[in-house]
Amino acid sequence: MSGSRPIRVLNVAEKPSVAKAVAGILSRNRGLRVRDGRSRYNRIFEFEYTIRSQACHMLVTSVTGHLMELDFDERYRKWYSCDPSDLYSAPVRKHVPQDKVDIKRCLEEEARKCQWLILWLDCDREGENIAFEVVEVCTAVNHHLNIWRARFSALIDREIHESVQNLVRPNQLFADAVDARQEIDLRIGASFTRFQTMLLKDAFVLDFAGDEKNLVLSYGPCQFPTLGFVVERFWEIQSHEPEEFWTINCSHTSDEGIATFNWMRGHMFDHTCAVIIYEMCVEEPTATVTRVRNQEKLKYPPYPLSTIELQKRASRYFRMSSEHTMKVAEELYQAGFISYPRTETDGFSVNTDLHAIAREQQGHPLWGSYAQQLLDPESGLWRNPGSGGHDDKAHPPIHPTKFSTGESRWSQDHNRLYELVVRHFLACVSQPAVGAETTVEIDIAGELFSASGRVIVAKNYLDVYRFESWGGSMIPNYLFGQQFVPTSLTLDSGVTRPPPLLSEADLLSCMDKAGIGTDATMHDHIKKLLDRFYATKDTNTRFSPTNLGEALVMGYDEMGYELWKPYLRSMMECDMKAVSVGTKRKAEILETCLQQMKACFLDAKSNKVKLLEAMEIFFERSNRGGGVRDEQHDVGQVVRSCGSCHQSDMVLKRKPDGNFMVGCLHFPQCRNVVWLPGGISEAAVTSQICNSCTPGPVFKIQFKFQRIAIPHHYNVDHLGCIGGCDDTLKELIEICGTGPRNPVITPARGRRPMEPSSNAQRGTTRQSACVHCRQTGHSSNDCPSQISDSRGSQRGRRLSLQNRTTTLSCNACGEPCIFRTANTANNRGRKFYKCQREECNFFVWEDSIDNNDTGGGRARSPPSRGSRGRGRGEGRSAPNVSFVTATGEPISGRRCFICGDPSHFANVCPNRG
DNA sequence: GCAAGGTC
Repeated sequence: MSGSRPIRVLNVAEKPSVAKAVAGILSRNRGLRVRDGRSRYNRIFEFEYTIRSQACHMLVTSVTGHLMELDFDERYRKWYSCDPSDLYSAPVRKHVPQDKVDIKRCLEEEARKCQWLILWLDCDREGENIAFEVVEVCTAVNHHLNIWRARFSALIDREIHESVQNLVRPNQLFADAVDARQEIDLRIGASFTRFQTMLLKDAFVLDFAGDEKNLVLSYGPCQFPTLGFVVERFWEIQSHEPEEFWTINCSHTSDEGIATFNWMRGHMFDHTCAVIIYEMCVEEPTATVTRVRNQEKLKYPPYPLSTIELQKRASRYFRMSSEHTMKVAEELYQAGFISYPRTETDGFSVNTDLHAIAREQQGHPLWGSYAQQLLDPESGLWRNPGSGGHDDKAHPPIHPTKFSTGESRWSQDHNRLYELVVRHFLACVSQPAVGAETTVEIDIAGELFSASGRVIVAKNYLDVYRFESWGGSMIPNYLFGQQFVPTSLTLDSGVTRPPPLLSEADLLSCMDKAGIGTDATMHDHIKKLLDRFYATKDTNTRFSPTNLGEALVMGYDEMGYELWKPYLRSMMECDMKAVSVGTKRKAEILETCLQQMKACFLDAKSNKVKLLEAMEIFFERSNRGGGVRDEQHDVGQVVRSCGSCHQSDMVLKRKPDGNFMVGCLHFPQCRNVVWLPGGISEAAVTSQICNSCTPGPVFKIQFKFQRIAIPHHYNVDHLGCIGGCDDTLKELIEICGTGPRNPVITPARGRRPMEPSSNAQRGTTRQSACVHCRQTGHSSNDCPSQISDSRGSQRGRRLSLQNRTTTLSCNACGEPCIFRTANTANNRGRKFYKCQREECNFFVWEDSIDNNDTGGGRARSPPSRGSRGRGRGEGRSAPNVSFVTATGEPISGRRCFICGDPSHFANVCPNRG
């Protein structure tokens, strides 16, 4: 690296702001020239500089993130160009998309005239991959380029000058890891998205989307686990089984005030035990103070602000969506008011001049005086901030970069977010809040109770961080050994509540913990759930799955695949790490991962009936699934596998002339076909499987005939089988023919299509027995034994729910009850009804209901613990009387233990001492 | 019309 003639050095950063900062720092803003490039955002900065005695004419420009995209070869881009399983081996290539061509040309023009190329991309794996994209473009026009990488962790003077004097070579392994990630994401995403969209979109009435034609049912390794979190919590809430618990509360009023003591056992689920203990306390109610503890407690300010924390706090404090937060933060960043908003880093580098950042805020009308106090050494308020231990080696934590009292163009959300960034910064360089906490423990008849109070001694950071509070209350003074009689001692009941729906902050935490997405993309994945109609968000920023979202997760869950769980992404992340440190090769992980995923895809495809069944729970079948629009391109619904060529499926299709047929997908190589009768107006494949035709499964078809086309004694609606067992269908074919094309039933390959194959059960009666219970009168799919024996699976639960919803109404409010399966350790698999109103706690076990009480009547009162096989009443029938708790909720089979009156509990007994 | 990751 020596020589006296200046060399031309092309410097490329990941984004325009970094190019500007690097040029400013290196040139010290002396002799710095700026000119426009071909791309309007990516300007070129020029100045003279010396790198290790080598005079350099520096040109600093930028890209805007990735320069290239990965996609399939043209031949595979159209959705119907191939089977989606081919996408695991279809050739892929990187190309520069149209909107990046200007940047590419600019790099080419400059690279031709340069000797060196220095890459200033972010120092993470994606940055390294972008570096190689830049290298590819530049070396294509100049093979002699000397290629260097600048490593820096923050855009501060010392870092930048040091990094340019200590250039290294780019790291191919980091870039390889990203290449592998891109290819896996593309192949998995495209194959599953095409598969499930083509399978389900036209098979069901999905009218919520407005424009059904453009509906895409996407699958992605990040969006699906995100959906999984939402569905899982929803299911957890649905299967929650409320349990009664009991607790003893004690209070003491004195001249100094009121102290509320909590029972140190917390909640007790055994009523008998609770009553016995309560009785003991009531009989010997004198309390003795056994412990008085005074302690200093500190409440620490938050760590410096990372992107996820910004999103979580903006959601919590202002109810802003993560997507909107990022949009506003991006605008504040572009205008220079805050630092780069996409960062994982939650600790400041020791080189950062934190005092300078605080000094800038001294003039603000709201928090300026706090900033002044903070900077005054006398106050002792300043504290060097802690670190959460995350560092993306590319960006500092989010902090204010320019003072503002609010700009005229700013919306309320701009003001709020800027305020949050500033207050958060000032808070994290402040001393923690200090509190004095007092805890008093008392003993009543051997039972321990405790009360605590807190006084804030010094608010410190809480003075500026108005978003957080530290609640506390005073309690009277107590002395060790002091005795008193409580003012009140009550036995109170309550019920356990399910957890709440996931909030946006919860969802971000789940994703962060499982490594789903990056700081720059997590909000995109959340938004995608809403855009794809997989989930909805209520005004409280809490997420629920839609029917579509729940059905998709349920379908894959029923297949036994955890494609909706975060494990796949975690596994991929481990592989990426292995590639980036050189313990595995890119080709190796690509091969194993894609092989596994292809096997999984093929299995999912062969189990698609599970997806269809899950969808059927929520959606009506549509009559568009038979390939109405485009015979060549529409795959149709599968009826059975082809018994002729054994290579493909037989699918239901509608010909352009309106008549239906079931033909082999391997046409024209295989010409196996079943022509269906004329006069059919609608036909759709159901998930019901014929239990006599073989080889199975043969799915039954729901037909709708034109009234005018069939004799009056035939029903226009007919659930038929094309496997050969369906005599009614045969008769209708005889009567109606198969349309103008085939006036006579023409068997393919010389066999009559409606005949069962040679090894079929010939002569099966039309009313065949259910395979599950051996009874006639219903199909195996409708078998009641299957509905109630659903093994607690999600699908079983929903089926039960659908079939049983209206059979009971709530005793408390009269609303219908829903039928569920318990999933708790003690009652797993046990069925119960719960009031459909979430806020109503009424529930009743199915096995405690009188047999003659289920026909649309009202449910009995909730059973006593005796009927649940636990507690005092075990093996005893509960007396049929009504009791109420202190809040008036009815509970059966109880009697006041003080006076024996069945109309109330002891805690509200008038005879209580 | 598919993914996720950069970024404007």
